[in-house]
Parts: sequence; C-alpha cells; structure tokens
Amino acid sequence: MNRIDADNKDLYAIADLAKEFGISTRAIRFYESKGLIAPERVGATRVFRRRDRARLILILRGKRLGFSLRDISDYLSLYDADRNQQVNLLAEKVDERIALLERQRDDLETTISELREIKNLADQRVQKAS
DNA sequence: CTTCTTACA
DNA sequence: TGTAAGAA
Repeated sequence: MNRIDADNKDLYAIADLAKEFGISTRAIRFYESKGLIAPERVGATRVFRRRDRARLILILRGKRLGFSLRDISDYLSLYDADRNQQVNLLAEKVDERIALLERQRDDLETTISELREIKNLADQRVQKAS
C-alpha cells in the first residue's frame, strides 16, 4: 500500500512497516541496532525489502511467543548460514520455552491451590463468627 | 513532512 | 523502547 515506489513491489519505508505491524519506527531501528535486521541504505535512509519484512515478521512472532531478542537474533543469524543448525536451534529453544512455561504453570497452580485453602479456612471462620 | 542519530529515561 | 533534540 505505502510502498516507496509503485513500480518496485518490494521496497518499504520504515514508516510503512511500522504501521503494517503496529510497532514504532523506534522499535524497528532498535532491532537493527541489535543486528536482527540489516536493511539497505539509500544515503542514510533505510530501505526495506521483502527479506527484511520477512525477518521482521519472525522477530515479532518470536517476541509474541516469549523469546528474547537474543534468542531470535541467534536463530535469524543461522538463516544465512546453516539451515539445518537453524532448525536444531529452534527445536532446542522451543523445548526450553515449553519447559519454562510448564514450570510456571505448575507454580501458578500450586499458588492458586494454596490461596484456595486459605480462602476456605477464612470463609469457615467467618461462618462461625457470624 | 519524514528519517536519521544520539542521548537520556 | 519512548521521547526529545538537532541535522539532513
């Protein structure tokens, strides 16, 4: 929609991507500073191609799933290198993530149970008092 | 008006 | 990451 040039179907300005993905231009520049993306430059202005856009999508998905920019960075770095190693890393990180979430879920359930016990005891005492 | 960099919160 | 400031 807001391509830089109607002829070149895969050039985007930073504002276009920011709007499309609902993030700030600052965030995009931040990801670049962390090495997650490396858009071309026309002078000092960043020019994003489909490749950058695709990586941005992966970055946002990774964040949504709770991965750190570091993890995402490591994963993305392998895109230009060992595609196999990239898959292995992904599997490893996903397992770690799932393990962590399951532990947190267990902790939450334990906490909820304890709170319910306290709640029950409190309710009983209220009954006797009244 | 848009983007860039840099610095500070 | 947001915001601000000054340059391009």
